Amino acid sequence: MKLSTKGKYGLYAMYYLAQHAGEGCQSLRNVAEIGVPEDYLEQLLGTLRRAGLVTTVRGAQGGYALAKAPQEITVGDIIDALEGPLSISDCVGDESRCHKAGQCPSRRVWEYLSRSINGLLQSISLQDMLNETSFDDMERTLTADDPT
Amino acid sequence: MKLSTKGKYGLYAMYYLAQHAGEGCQSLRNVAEIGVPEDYLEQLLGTLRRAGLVTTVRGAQGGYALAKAPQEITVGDIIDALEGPLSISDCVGDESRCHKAGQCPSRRVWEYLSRSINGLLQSISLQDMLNETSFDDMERTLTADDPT
DNA sequence: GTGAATGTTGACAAGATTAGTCGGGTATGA
DNA sequence: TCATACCCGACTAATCTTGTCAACATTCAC
Repeated sequence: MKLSTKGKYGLYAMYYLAQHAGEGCQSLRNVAEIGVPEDYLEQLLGTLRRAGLVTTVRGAQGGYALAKAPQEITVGDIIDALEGPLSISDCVGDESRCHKAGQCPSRRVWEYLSRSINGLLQSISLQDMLNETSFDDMERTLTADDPT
Repeated sequence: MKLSTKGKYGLYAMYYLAQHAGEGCQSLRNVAEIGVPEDYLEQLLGTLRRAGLVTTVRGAQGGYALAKAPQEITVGDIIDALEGPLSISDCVGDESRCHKAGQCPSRRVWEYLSRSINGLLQSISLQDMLNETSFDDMERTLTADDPT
């Protein structure tokens, strides 16, 4: 169970744009400084544009910029756009795939996990990543739940 | 971001064994009633055996059984065994892969997510799946956090 | 002891997915 | 009009998934 590089690179790119928000748009070449092949990054940014997360300006001096404020874009938005919606198991969200949907306890596990993980992803915004202290807060709530 | 069928089938199989705990061991053919090809299931049960989650008896009247009580086996144990440890990004857990480990905010996101998801997976035991009411409790804590 | 039932192991392979690469567009500013 | 950029679809090598298969080892019933 792992994330592909799409989600990872996409978050790097969006964080880069968040850091340079207010400086006008950034060319693909600039964004690629994060260490991602330009040709590949172009695909990812295209997907993010179609998902409404970045805006683009074509032509000379063109480039990419965040479509919304950093606090309005979450890690979940980015992962969703690039990797498709989190789908632990096909049967979640598509009842027809499960012949005994009502009684299947595994299904309830998948549903619970999907909702929990989506909630986690949606709870972290780009702004949180810019504010380092947000992480310390998250760590505290996490370790408070789990006394080990 | 999805689970492969290994984790899904593995959980089905372990749940089947939990339901039949106390009835002696179950042959591969019996377990395959959950709807998984026998030859493939055999591989998965072999992996679960090497992970110490099931015990086997060879020969005629042999079969598979849980190695521990249902409350001592978690969904996380099963997923870990079959899909390898949750690895959101390579750089989590292997500092050498990240050239700027200390300052990377994405890394902090991955670490936070990994720990949270692992905690979730470890919090659900096979016994919880047998007790239907456990799910209602989980739903309550989940919806309490998220008022939508 | 023999044979049937059952678990064990490793090799193999078709298909899907990932992670890019490439080549040609199209829009814009100087 | 030309250089700079973004846009888009096709292509590919490598890897992973999802099995299938064949040969073998162990045990029980007779």
